[in-house]
Amino acid sequence: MADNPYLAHLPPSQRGAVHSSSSSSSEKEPLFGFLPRKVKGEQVRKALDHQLNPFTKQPHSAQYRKILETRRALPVFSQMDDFLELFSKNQIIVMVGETGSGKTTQIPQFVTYSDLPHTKGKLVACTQPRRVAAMSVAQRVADEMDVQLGKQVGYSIRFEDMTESGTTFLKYMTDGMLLREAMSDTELSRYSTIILDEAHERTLATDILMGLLKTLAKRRKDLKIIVMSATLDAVKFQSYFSLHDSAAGEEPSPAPLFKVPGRTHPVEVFYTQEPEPDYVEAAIRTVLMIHRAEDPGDILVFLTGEEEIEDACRKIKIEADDLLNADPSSVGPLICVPLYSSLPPQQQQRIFDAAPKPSQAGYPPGRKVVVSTNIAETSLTIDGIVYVVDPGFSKQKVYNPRIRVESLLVSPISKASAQQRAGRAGRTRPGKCFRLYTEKDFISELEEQTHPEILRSNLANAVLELAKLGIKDLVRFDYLDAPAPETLMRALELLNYLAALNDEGELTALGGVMAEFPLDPQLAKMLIVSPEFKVSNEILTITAMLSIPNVWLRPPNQRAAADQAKAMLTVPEGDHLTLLNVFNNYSQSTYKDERNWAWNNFLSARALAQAENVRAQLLRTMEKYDVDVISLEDERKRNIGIRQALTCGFFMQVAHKEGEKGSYLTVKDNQVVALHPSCGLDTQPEWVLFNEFVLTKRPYIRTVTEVKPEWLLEYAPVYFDLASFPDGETKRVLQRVANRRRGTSNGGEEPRPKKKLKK
DNA sequence: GAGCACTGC
Repeated sequence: MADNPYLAHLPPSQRGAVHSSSSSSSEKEPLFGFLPRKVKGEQVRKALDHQLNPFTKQPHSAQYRKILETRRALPVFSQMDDFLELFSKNQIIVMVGETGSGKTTQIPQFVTYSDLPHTKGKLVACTQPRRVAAMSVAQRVADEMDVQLGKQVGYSIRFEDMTESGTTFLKYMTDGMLLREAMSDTELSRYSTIILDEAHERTLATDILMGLLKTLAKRRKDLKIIVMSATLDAVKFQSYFSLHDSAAGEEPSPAPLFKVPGRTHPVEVFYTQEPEPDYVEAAIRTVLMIHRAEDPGDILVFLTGEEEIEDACRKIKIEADDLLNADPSSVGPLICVPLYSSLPPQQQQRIFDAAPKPSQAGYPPGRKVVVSTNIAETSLTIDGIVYVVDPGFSKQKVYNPRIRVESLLVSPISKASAQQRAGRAGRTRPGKCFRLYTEKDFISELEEQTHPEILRSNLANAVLELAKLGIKDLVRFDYLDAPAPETLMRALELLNYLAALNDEGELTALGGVMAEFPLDPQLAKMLIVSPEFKVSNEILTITAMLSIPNVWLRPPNQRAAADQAKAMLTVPEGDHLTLLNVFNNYSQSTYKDERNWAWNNFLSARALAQAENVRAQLLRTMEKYDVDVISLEDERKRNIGIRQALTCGFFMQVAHKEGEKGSYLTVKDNQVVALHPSCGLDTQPEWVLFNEFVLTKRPYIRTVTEVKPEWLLEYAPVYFDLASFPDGETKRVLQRVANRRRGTSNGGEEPRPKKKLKK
């Protein structure tokens, strides 16, 4: 038995157990003869058919055998031998599997059988861009492997670690979670194989992980990596992960590709003859055309946002009712369901409702129309969709590093996105996709791929993470797509002003702690310094409230009541203090009926519950890094302390009032901005600090608090170094303040021009 | 006198 290689890889404490069970015959040991990473398909199939579960040593259940039959029908299942051979021979594999191939559930299991992570005390990880996916896939795989979720198979997402240390060997997790783990263990030493799933989505976290894993693979020859993606991107991933031994003078050879066909139904694609001037109107017209003329089957329409969707739903409903009333014997009833993320979960569930029944026996069946944002393109799948209407637009985030602003723009989608949308029509049977643009435009105008997030975002957070990951030269990091140098410079500049990076671009001790918080750098900085102002308890709450979506509800038919409720909670010194007040009132109300309190005050109970969760998580991190949680008794002093702490994080987001008309200029950038109408300040203070710059109909600053110019000079002396300050009214005012602080009239500077402020 | 594509830590 000693030469049983399976035993050789078991820790000594476990050898006895296997020994006794396998001593009589190999029949009792499902993994008998398995050599890690040399396992063949035939062996795995035998183990799958074995009466004992190799991981629990329990007999397989009836449910297991039933599921196994459905697994055998998956396209990826029939290619198990090829996969295992490729896995045995290579460190990095790129895998392409179209929808319905079964890759997300099966590949990690194949890897587990080959890798035998449990024999080495390691794990196989499979990353997902979204939490729900990580949770639901883990549950499915636990069922397939006939184990309890959270034991051998688990998942790890923010706020929930469903794994058991020492037991779990296959873990589904969000990409962000693996990135966090990498910050404390840059070797990712717990893992034997890492599978990046949905890599084609190119989330910021996946992109950074790819860069990290590419270099890590050179140091850790025992680590295997599988990058799983949709078809179009495979070549790019293959060449990025090409193996080359430059010392041997070899030509780089692309990483091997493993390809599995999908299992979907054909979708017929139609284009318009001419471009459509109004895509919303065209989409409505197309829906009604399908409803009148096409066979039964539900319709999915892609639009760009909440307002557009609600509007389209209303119009479709009116028109469809007219059709039904005019001729109930030839047109069926229609229901129209909106879908977007800010919709309460209960209403989101309506997309799974069945289509309405015929209005009378023998009359045409009803039809369901789902009008959705991009959420139905990736995050949610609706079975029974036969028709897709694709106007070709979506709202996309763009980042302008020059003015440091992220904004949302309605933009044409990519070919990849259009293909994904069309595919939504063929999940249950052959379908049709109506593209509301010409074939010529599809071919020549649409980009191949949507720009990856790393090219469209503010990278302050990512750069801090990379620094924490030990990446020395952030500009020359091996990105799959390198961000614009200006975006990186902006991030480095911000982190340097926040003292997270020193002048050499190295991570400071403060920066190291900042990176530990799942927050934007400004928020992390403010939270960490807040004990100096004895208000960290309050800043903790404000930070949590700023990390969640908008809490204020404003139903269209109850605007006045909502505004009145908001006024009751408003603190005139600033919106940040208002947020604090809201949360405190909410927590005090929890012993009663919190949902009711939130509801009565036109606040989102869901968002407030989220804030509570975030607050608890941040509190744990504070405790871990000895950031004291303290508070001031005196309300006046406390509010000043809070505003001072805010200044320490957000001194780069300050605006100065120009004239009396209520127009503000952002400091240094000199952008003309206005206070957002949601702002609760009762006056227009000379200096304000803002959480957000939003570019909608006009440039607005949102979530605003009054600050004192003395604080800017005192808490951010480097940023407010007047010698390097752009000339203008703001500088002159600051200069006066500086002079006053020094107790001199003009502190040795040139005499300032005696210019009177007009108006 | 406005808005909130979608994720993630």
